[in-house]
Amino acid sequence: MSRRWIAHLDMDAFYASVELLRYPQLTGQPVVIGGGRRHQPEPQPDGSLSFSTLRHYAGRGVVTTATYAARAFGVHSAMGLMKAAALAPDAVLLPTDFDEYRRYSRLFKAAVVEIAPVMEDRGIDEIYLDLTEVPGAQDAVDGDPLGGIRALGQRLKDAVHHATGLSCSVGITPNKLLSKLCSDLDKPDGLTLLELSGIPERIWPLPAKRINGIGPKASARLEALGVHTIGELAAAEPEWLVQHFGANYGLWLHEAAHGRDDRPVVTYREPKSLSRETTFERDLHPRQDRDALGAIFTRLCEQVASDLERKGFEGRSIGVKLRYDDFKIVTRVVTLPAHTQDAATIRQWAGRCLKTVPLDQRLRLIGVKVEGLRRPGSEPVAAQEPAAAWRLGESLPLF
DNA sequence: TCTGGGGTCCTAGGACCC
DNA sequence: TCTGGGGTCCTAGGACCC
Repeated sequence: MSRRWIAHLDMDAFYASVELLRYPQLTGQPVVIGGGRRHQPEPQPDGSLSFSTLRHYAGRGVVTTATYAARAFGVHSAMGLMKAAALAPDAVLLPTDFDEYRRYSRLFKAAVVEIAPVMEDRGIDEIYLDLTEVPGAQDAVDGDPLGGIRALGQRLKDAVHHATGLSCSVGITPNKLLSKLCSDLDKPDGLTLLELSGIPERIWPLPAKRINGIGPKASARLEALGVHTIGELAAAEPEWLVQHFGANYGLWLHEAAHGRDDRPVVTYREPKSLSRETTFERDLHPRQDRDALGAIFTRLCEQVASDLERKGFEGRSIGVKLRYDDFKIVTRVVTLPAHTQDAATIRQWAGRCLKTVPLDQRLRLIGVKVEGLRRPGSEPVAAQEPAAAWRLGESLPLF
């Protein structure tokens, strides 16, 4: 009988680290990734490169990633670049280059699946792995029952470094929830192993918000209730949590605090929606800036349509999203009688959605979304000829 | 000079059906 | 004058994640 071992592997300061491979002269310096293309390094007559710094940044960008040297100034992901500039004016600012990060993402994932083929993609820079059946995972080494799994974790890290030149942090535990927590415990370049018996010592002292799924809102409510650490959350009565957070979330909080999680590693998921949105350089008024807004709106529809075609989907619901200058968000969605992939159709229905929304306030963002995706040609059972549907369903409800 | 862009999942109410 | 218990689909908003 084999013990379940799940790894969470998280690349260290991923975007920034990829940029440092390209510009090794920046190693050790505070570097921030974010903003638009305007901050491309410029070649100088003497052959060197001139980098932008945060000092003169003006705009609405946010920090995507910061090097550890920049983090020492208090800069972190999702912080506005203006605020980051106030904290670290001399930090180098580099534009995001998603194509390059995707290339490195493919490289590290390809290296990992050579060793551990059961991989769940959690974005460009992190993955879960089910190591249970990987040869050697269950072996003892020199009398150490965890020797095999520890060696496997090190092999994964070595493979990532060999394939990319980059470091990562790995947590290995019996489930995804704990592994995610553990990959963060020894960053950068960490390898953390935890058995269930280690939960009180290693997990319970951590702040509750470190749990994946406890965000700013839930964390603030817990604080207000006097619950700060995961241990305090674990000590709370489930009934009490249910009272304050609802049956679903309340019970989940209790399970999570005790490190219980039986979610499988899911190797593939069909996408459910596809969207494009953009924040304007300055807030636009629905009437005064009607033409500019219309052009942007049409372009977003065309981009969504081309994304659908390129990825091989069509969708049945068309939605819009507006963010007003006061950051309030409204959404509208309408479901069509048939699936579509067509830019003009998307534009038409998105336009109708837009007409049902208050337009007397300046806008900061607009977005277009398509939901209810399917692969073209895959007729749902209900739309097929009745006899065929009956055969497929064997016997439909008797009503 | 606050606060990007792309997603998932949950809740809750109403329409509609049997 | 009013009476039920499902089920599904649709829509809007919100929390959360990377």
